[in-house]
Amino acid sequence: MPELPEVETVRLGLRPVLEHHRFLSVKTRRGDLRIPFPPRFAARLEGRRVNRLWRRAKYLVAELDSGESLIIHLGMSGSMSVYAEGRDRKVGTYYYDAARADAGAGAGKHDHVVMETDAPARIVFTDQRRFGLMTLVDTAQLADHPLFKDIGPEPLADDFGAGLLGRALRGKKTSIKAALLDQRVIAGLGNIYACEALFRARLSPRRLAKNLTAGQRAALVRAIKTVLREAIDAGGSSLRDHRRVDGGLGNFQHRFAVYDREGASCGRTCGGTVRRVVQNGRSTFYCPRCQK
DNA sequence: GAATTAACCTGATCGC
DNA sequence: TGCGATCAGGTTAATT
Repeated sequence: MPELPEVETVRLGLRPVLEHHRFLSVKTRRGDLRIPFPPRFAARLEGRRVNRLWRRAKYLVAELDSGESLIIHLGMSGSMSVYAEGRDRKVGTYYYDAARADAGAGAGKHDHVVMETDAPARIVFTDQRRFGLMTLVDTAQLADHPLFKDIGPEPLADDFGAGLLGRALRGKKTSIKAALLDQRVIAGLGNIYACEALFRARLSPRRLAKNLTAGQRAALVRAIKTVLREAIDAGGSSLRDHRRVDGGLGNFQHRFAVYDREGASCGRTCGGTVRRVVQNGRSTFYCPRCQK
């Protein structure tokens, strides 16, 4: 499910109830997600204050006042829901519906972690496929941690440009589509935004990564940045699982040019038809007429 | 070492 | 209505 824009949408929603707040209680309702919870997971969170909530690739990082950081990944189907404890309480820039904050919130079959903070708010992590994870890492060791050490550049960072992308793609013998999905090449892109960015850059997903010209790399960088920014502004894309923390849907799925549009006519005037092919086991959607 | 495939898990959908 | 096959936004161990 969640690619960079969806994770960023979740971060913006969680921030008012997490950043500068303390965990009052944390409950895990099973022993593991994709990986086991670390020893004393709940005890290491309870009473701790979140100094900062940031994002790296598709990971959320809550920096604690204990020197540890809570790492969250939503996998394919993970979502975070926020429930207020007070009626019509305004938390940051978000209003939460008090009716949703009943005792049953967090008791669903796939609700795996329930956290209470002093915002006050209840935060529920739900993930039916359990490809997500939560763990704790020493903040000082974060950059060297196995989950983080090989992650490539952040596409929305100011210094991400054609030069950085060129270095990342140098010598890559795989397709540009597969390269964009490789988190070591670029952080945060998934199947949707890789397809959409290639469409905007008018580049065929089947082109070899190492063969892009400087001009094509520059066009691809622009396409990646604009599609990600537009998606974040729209609250991400909701296909089946992605929800904003208040339960609302993202809107960007209505703006897909090619993703999941096999057989539809290309939105450009080229007269082409969107095609689906499988690359590295994943569906790729593109217009063979105007993506070269 | 790089690239590709298979596996992890659950649920929705489609064709028969 | 039921059943099996297929597919899904991600990551990574195993294999080529």
